[in-house]
Amino acid sequence: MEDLPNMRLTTQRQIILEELGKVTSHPTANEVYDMVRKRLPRIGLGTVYRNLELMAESGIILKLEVGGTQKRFDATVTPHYHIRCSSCGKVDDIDLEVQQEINEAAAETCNYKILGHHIEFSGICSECLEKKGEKLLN
Amino acid sequence: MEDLPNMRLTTQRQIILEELGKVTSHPTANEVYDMVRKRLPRIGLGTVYRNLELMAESGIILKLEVGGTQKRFDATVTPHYHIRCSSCGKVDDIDLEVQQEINEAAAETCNYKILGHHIEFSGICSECLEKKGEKLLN
DNA sequence: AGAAATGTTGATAAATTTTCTCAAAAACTT
DNA sequence: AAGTTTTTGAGAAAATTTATCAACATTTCT
Repeated sequence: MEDLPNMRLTTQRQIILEELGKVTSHPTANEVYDMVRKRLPRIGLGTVYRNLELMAESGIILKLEVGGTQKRFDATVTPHYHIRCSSCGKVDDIDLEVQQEINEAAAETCNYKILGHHIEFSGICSECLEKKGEKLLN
Repeated sequence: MEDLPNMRLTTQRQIILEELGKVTSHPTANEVYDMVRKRLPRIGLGTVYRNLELMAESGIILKLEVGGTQKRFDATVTPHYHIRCSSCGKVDDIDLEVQQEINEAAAETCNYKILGHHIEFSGICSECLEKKGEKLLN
Protein backbone atom coordinates (compact mmCIF):
# COMPACT_ATOMS: atom_id res chain seq x y z
CA MET A 1 0.00 0.00 0.00
CA GLU A 2 2.65 2.51 1.01
CA ASP A 3 4.44 2.59 -2.33
CA LEU A 4 4.52 6.26 -3.17
CA PRO A 5 7.83 7.02 -1.36
CA ASN A 6 10.56 5.69 -3.64
CA MET A 7 8.72 3.75 -6.28
CA ARG A 8 11.62 3.02 -8.59
CA LEU A 9 11.40 3.05 -12.33
CA THR A 10 13.01 -0.25 -13.21
CA THR A 11 13.49 -1.73 -16.65
CA GLN A 12 10.93 -4.39 -15.81
CA ARG A 13 8.29 -1.82 -14.91
CA GLN A 14 8.93 0.25 -18.00
CA ILE A 15 8.60 -2.72 -20.30
CA ILE A 16 5.51 -4.11 -18.60
CA LEU A 17 3.88 -0.72 -19.00
CA GLU A 18 5.00 -0.35 -22.62
CA GLU A 19 3.76 -3.78 -23.62
CA LEU A 20 0.44 -3.30 -21.88
CA GLY A 21 0.07 0.02 -23.69
CA LYS A 22 0.61 -1.63 -27.05
CA VAL A 23 -2.48 -3.79 -26.95
CA THR A 24 -6.16 -3.01 -26.83
CA SER A 25 -7.01 -6.48 -25.59
CA HIS A 26 -7.14 -6.76 -21.83
CA PRO A 27 -4.46 -9.31 -21.12
CA THR A 28 -4.24 -11.51 -18.06
CA ALA A 29 -1.09 -11.43 -15.94
CA ASN A 30 0.14 -14.52 -17.72
CA GLU A 31 -0.41 -12.97 -21.14
CA VAL A 32 1.51 -9.89 -20.08
CA TYR A 33 4.26 -12.21 -18.87
CA ASP A 34 4.44 -13.81 -22.32
CA MET A 35 4.54 -10.42 -24.03
CA VAL A 36 7.24 -9.05 -21.75
CA ARG A 37 9.35 -12.19 -21.88
CA LYS A 38 10.08 -11.62 -25.56
CA ARG A 39 12.09 -8.57 -24.53
CA LEU A 40 13.19 -9.67 -21.05
CA PRO A 41 13.53 -13.44 -21.21
CA ARG A 42 14.71 -13.76 -17.61
CA ILE A 43 11.86 -11.87 -15.96
CA GLY A 44 9.91 -13.83 -13.37
CA LEU A 45 6.16 -14.33 -13.36
CA GLY A 46 6.08 -13.06 -9.79
CA THR A 47 7.60 -9.77 -10.90
CA VAL A 48 4.83 -9.32 -13.45
CA TYR A 49 2.12 -10.03 -10.90
CA ARG A 50 3.78 -7.82 -8.32
CA ASN A 51 4.11 -4.87 -10.64
CA LEU A 52 0.72 -5.11 -12.28
CA GLU A 53 -0.74 -5.10 -8.79
CA LEU A 54 1.39 -2.14 -7.68
CA MET A 55 0.60 -0.14 -10.80
CA ALA A 56 -3.10 -0.84 -10.37
CA GLU A 57 -2.94 0.31 -6.74
CA SER A 58 -1.20 3.53 -7.67
CA GLY A 59 -3.65 4.16 -10.50
CA ILE A 60 -1.23 3.93 -13.43
CA ILE A 61 -3.20 1.04 -14.92
CA LEU A 62 -6.59 -0.54 -14.37
CA LYS A 63 -7.24 -3.96 -12.88
CA LEU A 64 -10.38 -5.55 -14.29
CA GLU A 65 -12.08 -8.19 -12.22
CA VAL A 66 -14.57 -9.17 -14.85
CA GLY A 67 -16.06 -12.54 -15.60
CA GLY A 68 -13.79 -15.50 -16.01
CA THR A 69 -11.33 -16.83 -13.52
CA GLN A 70 -8.42 -14.52 -14.16
CA LYS A 71 -7.80 -10.86 -13.51
CA ARG A 72 -7.17 -8.69 -16.54
CA PHE A 73 -5.25 -5.45 -16.94
CA ASP A 74 -5.84 -2.32 -18.99
CA ALA A 75 -3.46 0.54 -19.72
CA THR A 76 -6.40 2.90 -20.30
CA VAL A 77 -7.41 4.41 -16.99
CA THR A 78 -10.12 6.81 -18.16
CA PRO A 79 -13.50 5.34 -17.18
CA HIS A 80 -15.08 3.13 -19.80
CA TYR A 81 -17.12 -0.05 -19.98
CA HIS A 82 -16.33 -3.51 -21.23
CA ILE A 83 -17.90 -6.33 -23.16
CA ARG A 84 -16.90 -9.93 -22.70
CA CYS A 85 -17.47 -12.65 -25.25
CA SER A 86 -19.35 -15.48 -23.56
CA SER A 87 -17.94 -17.90 -26.07
CA CYS A 88 -14.19 -17.19 -26.24
CA GLY A 89 -13.79 -15.01 -23.13
CA LYS A 90 -12.07 -12.05 -24.73
CA VAL A 91 -12.75 -8.57 -23.38
CA ASP A 92 -13.17 -5.45 -25.51
CA ASP A 93 -13.80 -1.84 -24.66
CA ILE A 94 -17.25 -0.56 -25.43
CA ASP A 95 -17.75 3.02 -26.52
CA LEU A 96 -20.72 3.99 -24.40
CA GLU A 97 -20.83 7.21 -22.44
CA VAL A 98 -20.21 6.76 -18.73
CA GLN A 99 -23.38 7.21 -16.69
CA GLN A 100 -22.21 9.11 -13.65
CA GLU A 101 -25.79 9.81 -12.59
CA ILE A 102 -26.50 6.22 -11.62
CA ASN A 103 -24.04 6.55 -8.75
CA GLU A 104 -26.38 9.03 -7.08
CA ALA A 105 -29.36 6.83 -7.79
CA ALA A 106 -27.51 3.93 -6.18
CA ALA A 107 -26.50 6.00 -3.16
CA GLU A 108 -30.16 6.61 -2.36
CA THR A 109 -31.04 2.94 -2.28
CA CYS A 110 -28.38 1.71 0.13
CA ASN A 111 -26.19 2.84 2.98
CA TYR A 112 -22.87 2.33 1.27
CA LYS A 113 -20.57 5.19 0.44
CA ILE A 114 -20.53 4.78 -3.35
CA LEU A 115 -17.11 4.94 -4.95
CA GLY A 116 -18.01 4.09 -8.54
CA HIS A 117 -19.43 1.49 -10.83
CA HIS A 118 -18.55 -0.66 -13.75
CA ILE A 119 -20.76 -2.10 -16.47
CA GLU A 120 -19.84 -5.35 -18.09
CA PHE A 121 -21.81 -6.41 -21.12
CA SER A 122 -21.87 -9.99 -22.24
CA GLY A 123 -22.31 -11.08 -25.80
CA ILE A 124 -20.89 -13.06 -28.68
CA CYS A 125 -18.09 -11.48 -30.67
CA SER A 126 -18.17 -11.39 -34.46
CA GLU A 127 -15.49 -14.08 -34.79
CA CYS A 128 -17.47 -16.50 -32.62
CA LEU A 129 -20.69 -15.63 -34.44
CA GLU A 130 -19.02 -16.60 -37.70
CA LYS A 131 -17.75 -19.85 -36.25
CA LYS A 132 -21.24 -20.68 -35.05
CA GLY A 133 -22.57 -19.95 -38.50
CA GLU A 134 -20.05 -22.38 -39.96
CA LYS A 135 -21.11 -25.06 -37.53
CA LEU A 136 -24.74 -24.62 -38.40
CA LEU A 137 -23.93 -25.09 -42.07
CA ASN A 138 -22.24 -28.45 -41.54
CA MET B 1 -23.46 -29.32 -20.51
CA GLU B 2 -25.98 -32.01 -21.42
CA ASP B 3 -27.66 -32.16 -18.06
CA LEU B 4 -31.29 -31.82 -18.97
CA PRO B 5 -31.91 -35.55 -19.47
CA ASN B 6 -32.29 -36.98 -15.99
CA MET B 7 -30.96 -34.32 -13.67
CA ARG B 8 -31.66 -36.04 -10.38
CA LEU B 9 -32.89 -34.26 -7.31
CA THR B 10 -30.54 -35.58 -4.68
CA THR B 11 -30.48 -34.69 -1.01
CA GLN B 12 -27.25 -32.79 -1.58
CA ARG B 13 -28.79 -30.65 -4.30
CA GLN B 14 -31.90 -29.91 -2.28
CA ILE B 15 -29.90 -28.79 0.72
CA ILE B 16 -27.44 -26.70 -1.28
CA LEU B 17 -30.39 -24.93 -2.87
CA GLU B 18 -32.19 -24.48 0.45
CA GLU B 19 -29.15 -23.06 2.20
CA LEU B 20 -28.38 -20.70 -0.67
CA GLY B 21 -31.98 -19.53 -0.57
CA LYS B 22 -31.74 -18.72 3.13
CA VAL B 23 -29.14 -16.00 2.78
CA THR B 24 -29.12 -12.64 1.06
CA SER B 25 -25.36 -12.50 1.06
CA HIS B 26 -23.77 -13.91 -2.06
CA PRO B 27 -21.68 -16.73 -0.69
CA THR B 28 -18.62 -18.25 -2.35
CA ALA B 29 -18.55 -21.99 -3.02
CA ASN B 30 -16.57 -22.49 0.14
CA GLU B 31 -19.08 -20.54 2.23
CA VAL B 32 -21.90 -22.64 0.79
CA TYR B 33 -19.87 -25.71 1.69
CA ASP B 34 -19.63 -24.54 5.30
CA MET B 35 -23.36 -23.83 5.45
CA VAL B 36 -24.33 -27.18 3.95
CA ARG B 37 -21.88 -29.15 6.05
CA LYS B 38 -23.82 -28.32 9.20
CA ARG B 39 -26.64 -30.45 7.85
CA LEU B 40 -24.64 -32.93 5.74
CA PRO B 41 -21.30 -33.28 7.49
CA ARG B 42 -19.96 -35.83 5.01
CA ILE B 43 -20.59 -33.83 1.83
CA GLY B 44 -17.51 -33.16 -0.30
CA LEU B 45 -16.35 -29.75 -1.45
CA GLY B 46 -16.26 -31.08 -5.00
CA THR B 47 -19.95 -31.92 -4.81
CA VAL B 48 -20.73 -28.35 -3.82
CA TYR B 49 -18.68 -26.91 -6.67
CA ARG B 50 -20.12 -29.41 -9.14
CA ASN B 51 -23.71 -28.69 -8.22
CA LEU B 52 -23.41 -24.92 -7.96
CA GLU B 53 -21.94 -25.00 -11.45
CA LEU B 54 -24.68 -27.30 -12.78
CA MET B 55 -27.44 -25.24 -11.20
CA ALA B 56 -25.98 -22.06 -12.64
CA GLU B 57 -25.80 -23.63 -16.09
CA SER B 58 -29.40 -24.74 -15.96
CA GLY B 59 -30.50 -21.33 -14.70
CA ILE B 60 -31.76 -22.36 -11.26
CA ILE B 61 -29.27 -20.06 -9.57
CA LEU B 62 -26.97 -17.23 -10.63
CA LYS B 63 -23.20 -17.36 -10.78
CA LEU B 64 -21.64 -13.97 -10.08
CA GLU B 65 -18.19 -13.30 -11.37
CA VAL B 66 -17.78 -10.02 -9.61
CA GLY B 67 -14.65 -8.43 -8.18
CA GLY B 68 -12.45 -10.46 -5.94
CA THR B 69 -10.83 -13.77 -6.69
CA GLN B 70 -13.73 -16.08 -5.95
CA LYS B 71 -16.98 -16.80 -7.73
CA ARG B 72 -20.14 -16.10 -5.79
CA PHE B 73 -23.62 -17.56 -6.04
CA ASP B 74 -27.09 -16.10 -5.75
CA ALA B 75 -30.42 -17.90 -5.40
CA THR B 76 -32.24 -14.89 -6.89
CA VAL B 77 -32.27 -15.19 -10.66
CA THR B 78 -34.37 -12.15 -11.55
CA PRO B 79 -32.05 -9.47 -12.98
CA HIS B 80 -30.65 -7.07 -10.45
CA TYR B 81 -27.41 -5.23 -9.76
CA HIS B 82 -24.81 -5.61 -7.05
CA ILE B 83 -22.59 -3.53 -4.85
CA ARG B 84 -19.32 -4.78 -3.48
CA CYS B 85 -17.56 -3.39 -0.43
CA SER B 86 -14.03 -2.46 -1.41
CA SER B 87 -12.94 -2.89 2.18
CA CYS B 88 -14.38 -6.23 3.31
CA GLY B 89 -15.39 -7.70 -0.06
CA LYS B 90 -18.99 -8.54 0.76
CA VAL B 91 -21.58 -8.27 -1.99
CA ASP B 92 -25.12 -6.92 -1.53
CA ASP B 93 -28.02 -6.50 -3.91
CA ILE B 94 -28.79 -2.97 -4.96
CA ASP B 95 -32.35 -1.94 -5.60
CA LEU B 96 -31.94 -0.03 -8.83
CA GLU B 97 -34.20 -0.58 -11.80
CA VAL B 98 -32.60 -2.61 -14.57
CA GLN B 99 -31.72 -0.48 -17.56
CA GLN B 100 -32.62 -2.65 -20.50
CA GLU B 101 -32.21 0.23 -22.91
CA ILE B 102 -28.44 0.38 -22.57
CA ASN B 103 -28.24 -3.00 -24.30
CA GLU B 104 -29.50 -1.40 -27.51
CA ALA B 105 -27.15 1.53 -27.06
CA ALA B 106 -24.28 -0.93 -26.65
CA ALA B 107 -25.34 -2.95 -29.69
CA GLU B 108 -24.94 0.13 -31.89
CA THR B 109 -21.37 0.75 -30.81
CA CYS B 110 -19.92 -2.70 -31.47
CA ASN B 111 -20.39 -5.79 -33.58
CA TYR B 112 -21.13 -8.18 -30.77
CA LYS B 113 -24.47 -9.84 -30.38
CA ILE B 114 -25.42 -8.41 -26.99
CA LEU B 115 -26.78 -10.93 -24.50
CA GLY B 116 -27.07 -8.73 -21.44
CA HIS B 117 -25.17 -6.63 -18.95
CA HIS B 118 -24.39 -6.39 -15.31
CA ILE B 119 -23.59 -3.36 -13.20
CA GLU B 120 -21.35 -3.71 -10.21
CA PHE B 121 -21.05 -0.74 -7.90
CA SER B 122 -18.13 -0.41 -5.57
CA GLY B 123 -18.28 1.34 -2.25
CA ILE B 124 -17.72 1.08 1.47
CA CYS B 125 -20.40 -0.64 3.51
CA SER B 126 -21.76 0.92 6.69
CA GLU B 127 -19.92 -1.55 8.94
CA CYS B 128 -16.58 -0.69 7.37
CA LEU B 129 -17.36 3.01 7.47
CA GLU B 130 -17.90 2.69 11.22
CA LYS B 131 -14.68 0.79 11.69
CA LYS B 132 -12.79 3.48 9.82
CA GLY B 133 -14.39 6.08 12.05
CA GLU B 134 -13.17 4.17 15.10
CA LYS B 135 -9.67 4.02 13.73
CA LEU B 136 -9.60 7.73 13.11
CA LEU B 137 -10.58 8.35 16.72
CA ASN B 138 -7.70 6.28 18.12
C1' DA C 1 -38.54 -57.89 -7.72
C1' DG C 2 -34.00 -58.34 -9.82
C1' DA C 3 -30.70 -56.95 -13.33
C1' DA C 4 -28.82 -53.52 -16.22
C1' DA C 5 -28.00 -48.84 -17.30
C1' DT C 6 -27.24 -44.35 -15.94
C1' DG C 7 -26.25 -40.54 -12.73
C1' DT C 8 -24.11 -38.90 -8.44
C1' DT C 9 -21.16 -38.84 -4.55
C1' DG C 10 -17.02 -38.41 -1.68
C1' DA C 11 -12.18 -38.75 -1.62
C1' DT C 12 -8.32 -37.48 -3.57
C1' DA C 13 -5.24 -35.86 -7.08
C1' DA C 14 -4.24 -32.41 -10.15
C1' DA C 15 -4.58 -28.01 -12.49
C1' DT C 16 -4.79 -23.10 -12.40
C1' DT C 17 -4.05 -18.69 -10.68
C1' DT C 18 -2.01 -15.82 -7.29
C1' DT C 19 0.81 -14.66 -3.32
C1' DC C 20 4.81 -15.18 -0.33
C1' DT C 21 9.82 -15.73 0.97
C1' DC C 22 14.36 -14.43 0.70
C1' DA C 23 19.14 -14.05 -0.86
C1' DA C 24 21.21 -11.63 -4.62
C1' DA C 25 21.10 -7.76 -7.67
C1' DA C 26 19.88 -3.13 -8.91
C1' DA C 27 18.81 1.56 -8.00
C1' DC C 28 19.14 5.47 -5.44
C1' DT C 29 21.72 8.63 -1.54
C1' DT C 30 25.26 10.97 0.37
C1' DA D 1 32.24 4.40 -3.94
C1' DA D 2 30.23 2.89 0.19
C1' DG D 3 25.87 2.52 2.47
C1' DT D 4 20.82 2.20 2.32
C1' DT D 5 16.64 0.91 0.44
C1' DT D 6 13.96 -1.31 -3.08
C1' DT D 7 13.36 -4.75 -6.44
C1' DT D 8 14.22 -8.90 -8.70
C1' DG D 9 14.11 -13.91 -9.90
C1' DA D 10 13.48 -18.45 -8.35
C1' DG D 11 11.05 -21.34 -6.10
C1' DA D 12 7.82 -22.71 -2.51
C1' DA D 13 3.36 -22.19 -0.91
C1' DA D 14 -1.43 -20.82 -0.77
C1' DA D 15 -5.94 -20.44 -2.59
C1' DT D 16 -9.44 -21.70 -5.69
C1' DT D 17 -11.32 -24.73 -9.02
C1' DT D 18 -11.60 -28.83 -11.89
C1' DA D 19 -10.84 -33.74 -13.01
C1' DT D 20 -10.68 -38.78 -11.90
C1' DC D 21 -12.77 -42.77 -10.40
C1' DA D 22 -14.49 -46.57 -7.61
C1' DA D 23 -18.46 -47.09 -4.72
C1' DC D 24 -23.13 -45.98 -4.15
C1' DA D 25 -27.89 -44.51 -5.49
C1' DT D 26 -31.64 -44.00 -8.60
C1' DT D 27 -34.17 -45.06 -12.51
C1' DT D 28 -35.43 -48.23 -16.26
C1' DC D 29 -36.20 -52.57 -18.26
C1' DT D 30 -37.36 -56.91 -18.23
